[in-house]
Amino acid sequence: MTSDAVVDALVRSTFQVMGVLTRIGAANDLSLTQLRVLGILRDRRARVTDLALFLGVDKSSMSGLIDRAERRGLLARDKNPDDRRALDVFLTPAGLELTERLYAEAREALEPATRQLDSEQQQNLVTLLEPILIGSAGPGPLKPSR
Amino acid sequence: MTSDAVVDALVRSTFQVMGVLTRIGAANDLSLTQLRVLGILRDRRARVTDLALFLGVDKSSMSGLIDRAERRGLLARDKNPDDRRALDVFLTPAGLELTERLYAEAREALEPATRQLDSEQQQNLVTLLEPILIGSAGPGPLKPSR
DNA sequence: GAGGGATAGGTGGGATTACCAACTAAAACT
DNA sequence: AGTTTTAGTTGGTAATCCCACCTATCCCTC
Repeated sequence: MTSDAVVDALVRSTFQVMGVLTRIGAANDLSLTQLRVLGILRDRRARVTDLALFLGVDKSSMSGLIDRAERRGLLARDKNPDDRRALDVFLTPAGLELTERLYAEAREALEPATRQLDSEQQQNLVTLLEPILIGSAGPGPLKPSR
Repeated sequence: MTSDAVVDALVRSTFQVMGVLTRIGAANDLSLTQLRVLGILRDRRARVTDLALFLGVDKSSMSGLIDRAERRGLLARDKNPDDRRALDVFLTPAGLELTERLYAEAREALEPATRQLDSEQQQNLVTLLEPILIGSAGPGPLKPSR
């Protein structure tokens, strides 16, 4: 099985990046999970259940998670126009700003790693990761909420 | 900045794999962090502080984490021969067995994703991820403990 | 168009995980 | 020897997570 090596590398890099993100989050009073929420919402709104599914977390865990972030003014809830049971969650301007700052920090923190690749290799890596992101590993990618 | 795209893809794939691992862990009564500990210890022993550094977690968080896993018979502590303050942590046979089983589950769960790449692309991906793992992103890779 | 089941989100309770500050023991430095 | 640093643990509090339930809404079928 060649795919053993891929999964191994994928898991390793996941652990590595996770460590970096955990530290960046901690420096900004955010848990890794909160960081993930911000990351997911960076370019879309999502319903609570979709977030929970993607995070691999219980719906009820999302409630408090969103509550706390909402109390900090980072994100907000909005009635979903198509389904009155559902709520869309999205970043506030402050949340978006923080998220962009965190991404900048991540770029900086990962720079020693990415610097090891020349520009063509970087492009290749992005291309190769693309199908992984799409290929439904788990709940599938988040669809635009509606 | 080309590296933006790399970091973006890296973070995205990290989130994706994290979700998969979270679910696998939950199915086996393991938190994501515990999973990471097992993953790190799969092929080496490590000192408590090194684990904490790599995980991006406080030393004190490690103690309880190790306690609980030790109570479950998954890992054990051992005096470090070179530094009498330090403790090496390592997997028990049961822990190793569980870890291998979890990796198998991860391979299975990620198979729909990795299947998107042919064998040559997989090899390329592994090669491109290699420097990321080595390029000191954060505390650097764990050195063999001594 | 009225039930019946499924789904979206939230509450409340209990265990785990997290941080910080303080502590002991051992190393390292001067 | 004495001071400072480092490794790991403990104790206290807040965040996170799961589970079992709950209400409101949707969807489906009759």
